[in-house]
Amino acid sequence: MAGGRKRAFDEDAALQAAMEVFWRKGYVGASLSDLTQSMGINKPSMYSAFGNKEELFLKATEFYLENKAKSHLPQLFEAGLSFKQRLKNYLMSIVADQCEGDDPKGCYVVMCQSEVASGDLPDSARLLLEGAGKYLQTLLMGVFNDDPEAKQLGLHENAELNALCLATTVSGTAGMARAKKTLVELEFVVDHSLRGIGLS
Amino acid sequence: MAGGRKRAFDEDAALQAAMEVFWRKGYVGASLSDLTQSMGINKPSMYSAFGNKEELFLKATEFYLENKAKSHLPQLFEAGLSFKQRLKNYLMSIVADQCEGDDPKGCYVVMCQSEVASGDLPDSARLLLEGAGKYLQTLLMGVFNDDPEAKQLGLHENAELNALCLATTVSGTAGMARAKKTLVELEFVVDHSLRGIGLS
DNA sequence: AATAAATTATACCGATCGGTACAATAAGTC
DNA sequence: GACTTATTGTACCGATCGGTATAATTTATT
Repeated sequence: MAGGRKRAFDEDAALQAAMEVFWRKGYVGASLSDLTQSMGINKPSMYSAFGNKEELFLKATEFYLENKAKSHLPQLFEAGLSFKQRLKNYLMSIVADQCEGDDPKGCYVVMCQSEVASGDLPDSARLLLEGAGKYLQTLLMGVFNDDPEAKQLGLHENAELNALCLATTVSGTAGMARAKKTLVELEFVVDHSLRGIGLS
Repeated sequence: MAGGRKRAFDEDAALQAAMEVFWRKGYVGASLSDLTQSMGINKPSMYSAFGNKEELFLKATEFYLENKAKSHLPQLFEAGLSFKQRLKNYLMSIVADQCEGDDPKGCYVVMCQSEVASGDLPDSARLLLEGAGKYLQTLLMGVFNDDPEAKQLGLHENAELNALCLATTVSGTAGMARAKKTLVELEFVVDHSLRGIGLS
């Protein structure tokens, strides 16, 4: 029947800006003023485009998982490298991301997960974050079970717990990155964590 | 000249209750209603006894450091046990604390530290938490440098970074405890973390 | 140009935030 | 008992929270 006024902002750019704010401040800590100011839009525009704060958070979190968390994956499957080297490159790619910037943000998931237990999160956000929290351990467990080289190293025998060791390390480095630990220091941590599960 | 009405609540008990709330919800997430309700007192009583929310948080955090964090220390210096055993007992004492309860609270410091970088904390609280965050690494580094058995094991050669490895693990297990990982699983993580720095 | 649909900006909603004024209550000293 | 001092409960303050009603503005279709 008829058209309408064109949206004056880019939806993906706004979503990315929202992601950055949630990353720094968490769900509860990020106010609508923070969000809309960083997104460069007004509140009604946000509500018409994304629904409400809860849905914005869900979409921002999915944006993070899709555009950030998965960006490290190629390191894990790069051809021509040993399993240990691929695993280390993958972990260091994540850790480098945690250390990035003058004001390191750590890990989006770890950051927001600290709010999960406080009961201040909507159920949907809590469920999404709980799932995301299991992502790394599940991924690593699968690799330990499937990669021939990993099996030869015996990693498949305690695949789930070996994966938990590394997931715990990455969760810990996220906090350390926020505390301004350097990438060089955290590489030492990653190296010795790998050594802990038998990769020395 | 004259006395006055007696305080009807125990100051330490109220402080402990406040600590529990901050532990679960963080500084920003804990509202004065949450706090005073759990403390069993009214707002004016809280303000007259502790000053304001910021000072209450400082006192609750000091209460935690004094009554909780230091409670694990004897494990580290118990006579008649090997260094590795003492170190493991100490770490597991912390991790067991993180796992305690139906709704595990993780680590007070790690929990609140996630708010440090968000800029929503008063400066004094930020400084206190930054100091507390370094406590474990500093303590372990000192032990690696001083304990004869630790030196014999060569831990003193990279004392600071070896301590960082374990501090990172404990920081990671705090999050895992919140995610309902069991003490048995996290004992595996601690064991392999110790193995990572050469204690196998 | 006229109309319909969508986005924009402003200004506001009730609820809750940290913090406080005030009066009533309970204890000490004299 | 009179008086002073401190604590208590209630009721409230301005600011900010997430969210929205309204009206002006911009676009597409006819």
